[in-house]
Amino acid sequence: MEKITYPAAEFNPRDVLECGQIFRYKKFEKGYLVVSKDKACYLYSDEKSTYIECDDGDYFYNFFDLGRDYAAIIEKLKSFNSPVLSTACDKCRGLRLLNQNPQEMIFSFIVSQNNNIPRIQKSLEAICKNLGEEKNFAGERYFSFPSVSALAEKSASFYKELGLGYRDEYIQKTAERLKESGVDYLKDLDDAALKKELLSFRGIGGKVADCIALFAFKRTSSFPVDTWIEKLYLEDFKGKPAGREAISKYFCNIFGEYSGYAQQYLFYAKRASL
DNA sequence: CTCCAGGCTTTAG
DNA sequence: CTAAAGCATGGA
Repeated sequence: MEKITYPAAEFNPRDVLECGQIFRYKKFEKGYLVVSKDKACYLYSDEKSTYIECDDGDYFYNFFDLGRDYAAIIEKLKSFNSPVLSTACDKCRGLRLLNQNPQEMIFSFIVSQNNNIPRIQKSLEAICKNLGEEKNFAGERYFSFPSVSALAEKSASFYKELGLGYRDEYIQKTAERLKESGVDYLKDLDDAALKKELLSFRGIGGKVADCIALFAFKRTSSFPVDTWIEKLYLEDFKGKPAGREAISKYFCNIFGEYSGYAQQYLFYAKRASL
């Protein structure tokens, strides 16, 4: 068992996990069990520090993006002189953008469309329980995220029976296609080509493509716009009603390469009404 | 009962 | 091109 210690100021378990970028975690009295791909760790904190206990320290050091200076990122975000964003940064200071497994993100955000977070979590848990491998970490049972070939072997009706609703064929068709092409080629595409490629999948539209680009491939010039960001745009940025693509472009023009970071602080602060 | 959830696809105008 | 209906499911 390895243990990583990191200053709590820029690494808060609740901020990192409950800001909507990850769905597979379980809350305990003192901390969280966090699951990614086929690995798990236990995450908790006290006044001074946040602690990661795991069997693969290198994996989770990268997963939690611990090599990046988030104090500097917050400073940069504040330099845009947006009172709404600056307030969000202050309230979600412990947030970080995770480096998550691409294929897990692709399927997770397909499931997320027109859906609420508790049910997204339930759906993903059902997929993992049925198609993933059973694992054990410190006495806790969990399931790995299934491979694309395991996902591709099941029919659409299987996913409907798991409670995924009309997204059943999106999952099945995407799995089928990724089984043929693999997932790795996506990371070599530039931002524009990646988004175009993602949009060619059934069930992936603009918002989900932006989430995948940001959360799976760290394309921080992406700014996903969902119902909450739309609400924020209208209420807090006094924007006029517009399409989501236009709203995304509006924010990207302001924040540039920092769009993805700005989006997370704004989204979390708005949704959690912090 | 209706409305909404980190929307997308299809169809109509 | 933009606008709106239809789509499963469950929680508020």
